[in-house]
Amino acid sequence: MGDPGGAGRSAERGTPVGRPKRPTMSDIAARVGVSQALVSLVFRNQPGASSDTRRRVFQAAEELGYRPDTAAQLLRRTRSRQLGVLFTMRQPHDVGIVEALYPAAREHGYTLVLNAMVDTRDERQAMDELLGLRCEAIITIGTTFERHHLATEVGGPSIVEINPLTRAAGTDVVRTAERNGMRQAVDHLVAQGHRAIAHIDGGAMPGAEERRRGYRAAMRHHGLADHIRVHPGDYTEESGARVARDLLARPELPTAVIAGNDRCAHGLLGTFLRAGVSVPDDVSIVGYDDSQLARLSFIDLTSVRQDAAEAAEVAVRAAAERLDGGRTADRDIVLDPTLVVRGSTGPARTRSMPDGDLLR
Amino acid sequence: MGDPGGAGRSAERGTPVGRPKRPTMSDIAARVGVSQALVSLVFRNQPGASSDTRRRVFQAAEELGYRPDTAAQLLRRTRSRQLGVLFTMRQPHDVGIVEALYPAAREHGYTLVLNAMVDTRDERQAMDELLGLRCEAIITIGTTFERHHLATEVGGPSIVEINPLTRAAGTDVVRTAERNGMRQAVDHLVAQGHRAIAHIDGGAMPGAEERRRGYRAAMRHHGLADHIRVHPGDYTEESGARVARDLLARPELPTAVIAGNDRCAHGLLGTFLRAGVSVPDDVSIVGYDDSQLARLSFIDLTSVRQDAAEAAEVAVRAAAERLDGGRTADRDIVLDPTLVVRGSTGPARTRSMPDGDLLR
DNA sequence: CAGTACAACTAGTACGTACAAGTGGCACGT
DNA sequence: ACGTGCCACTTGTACGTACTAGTTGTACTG
Repeated sequence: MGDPGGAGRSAERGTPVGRPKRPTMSDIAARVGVSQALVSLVFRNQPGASSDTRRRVFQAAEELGYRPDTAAQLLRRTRSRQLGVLFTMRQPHDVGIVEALYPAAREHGYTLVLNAMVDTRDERQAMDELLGLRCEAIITIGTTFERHHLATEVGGPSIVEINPLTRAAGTDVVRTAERNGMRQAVDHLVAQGHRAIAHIDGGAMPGAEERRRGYRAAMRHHGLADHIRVHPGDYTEESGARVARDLLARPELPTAVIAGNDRCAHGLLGTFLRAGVSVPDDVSIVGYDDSQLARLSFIDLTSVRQDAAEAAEVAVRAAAERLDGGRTADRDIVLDPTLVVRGSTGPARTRSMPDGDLLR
Repeated sequence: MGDPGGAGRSAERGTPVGRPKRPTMSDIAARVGVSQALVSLVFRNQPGASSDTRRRVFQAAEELGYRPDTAAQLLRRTRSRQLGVLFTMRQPHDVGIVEALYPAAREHGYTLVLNAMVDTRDERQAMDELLGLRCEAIITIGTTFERHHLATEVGGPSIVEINPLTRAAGTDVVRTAERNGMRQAVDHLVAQGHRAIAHIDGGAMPGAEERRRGYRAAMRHHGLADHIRVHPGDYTEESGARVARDLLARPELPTAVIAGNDRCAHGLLGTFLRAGVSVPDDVSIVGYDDSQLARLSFIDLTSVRQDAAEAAEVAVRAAAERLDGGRTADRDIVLDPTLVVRGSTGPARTRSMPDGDLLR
């Protein structure tokens, strides 16, 4: 009424065209013949309703197709119990962490709100969306940007960073003992007789600097300082492929290469195989992350394992400590990685590789 | 007041420990000396406020660290302008679609709410979360479950399915002309002299049945009915690897294999290379999706391209047509794929492969 | 039989925003 | 002088839920 000729013009505002209003608690209450407050009690499983009333409320809800309105719950509740997750979908290991976050969050009574970092939107905007949704904490995974502005903001959320680029004051950090991981990788190779062990680093990617340092330290520890070779790269297949081509153009290959992560190792491995270099007979390759990629039968990559489930669990717990436990001091949680030995590493070759084998 | 001894006990309910209340429009209004409604006007960029007032409102917002509360906006607005996205993170092509959805949604004035399908949570629960958040439409990507119950539900959202397993009444579908794609793949191989062209199918995965049929039809069209070989598989690397091992155990390899998707092709390719089978000299391989995997230099896979950006754009447009345009009839949108020829296909081998080359 | 305790309920309000319906003041025209 | 129109603003209410503070009725206690 009062809206003559308004049949087809509700496109811009108003109820989406042709969609009936969704039922609310009041609708259920009216149908059952009780108050809205009692319906609310029933759904929250609080004492104060008879079992008969509970049954009738649930039945009416079913019949009406009722769904609780998260927006209204969020608005009314003092706590949202939501955790925002900022991540990228291009690193298999990060994806594994996101998947592991779901059960971890549920265990602590939290819900996840995902927000993917995509090229076309900046991180600031993504963060704002999460904050607008009243996330109590934000968990970032392997992000490469600076976000110090958030940590100090009034009423800002708790922030837990998994494998961050740098540590920021006011946030909790969950990271891997990269030096430890690199040490295990180098130890393993040295035990197999390797001396010329190269490293493709991750450039400015999260954890890369630590891994680079760990590699150097481990090499020096074994008296192999002269064999230290760091090839610049990043966490993509193509950087591994590029380094492989570079190495193939040289007179002598190293006997082993430790890549910055599994994707990089994949590119290295694939390019070597294409060029007729045998892995691990000619060159041993070690990856990093132990993502699903490393476990594929035809890749079968020795890799430094970062336990995604553990990282996820620890990150959620850190958030819960702040939110539910009142902790205010920053925590720096360092997880120990484990080397998983697979088929891409073996004894160092003793012969020099004939040039003709390469670059056919 | 009225809360004696309440300093440290707000863990269970109340404001998260130690977090000050976030500022609201009323706080801004009080500081500027205007009403909350006027502040709302300013943020919505509606006429009715002087430019001086606007400036002061923005400044106060900045100073207070104000962020609009999405929950309250959602509750009050008649439209949420949110699109829910249900997806899995394990298929590179699906990830590409999600990434492309962001700009597409923004262009139509919508916001995305992501919800990942993970093993540990069922799809029903994931859908419910999206509905609770007032998503006006839900876009599913390559999901394998049945969700007819939603399409017919009272006040249910619009549903757009990208590459669904089966078509459901009441939903829009965006899919690929799989027969067309398969036809192009077979045509390409036949033109290169291939006759023994095998196919690894995707089993019960979305689109697999159509691709299988398309393969059979194209083979028959070229008079190659006798060469039809369908190997059961799925959309993972390991299924490709397994088929590769099966093929290697036989007396004669096909001269070409069309995989169910790129990941499957990857497994096939990697296993062949490991076994000393040369691609494309001994065997040509065609993938499907043209995901990032196919484009890697050392994989360089000829693949049937499904344009992720186009699928995303079309899906959002379909949702907008229903929500803003009032369309109620179902749409079935079929996108044409394009074969992208790369280095994994070449002329068919003419010689028979010596047994000794394989399975060394 | 009064008093108490408890179960089962209701009324009312608040959350932060959007929006409809005003109000007051000023400039303009006739 | 008076109406008209417009700008810049305010008041009040609604969205759907959660939660506090009641209110009723019944059973039990001494």
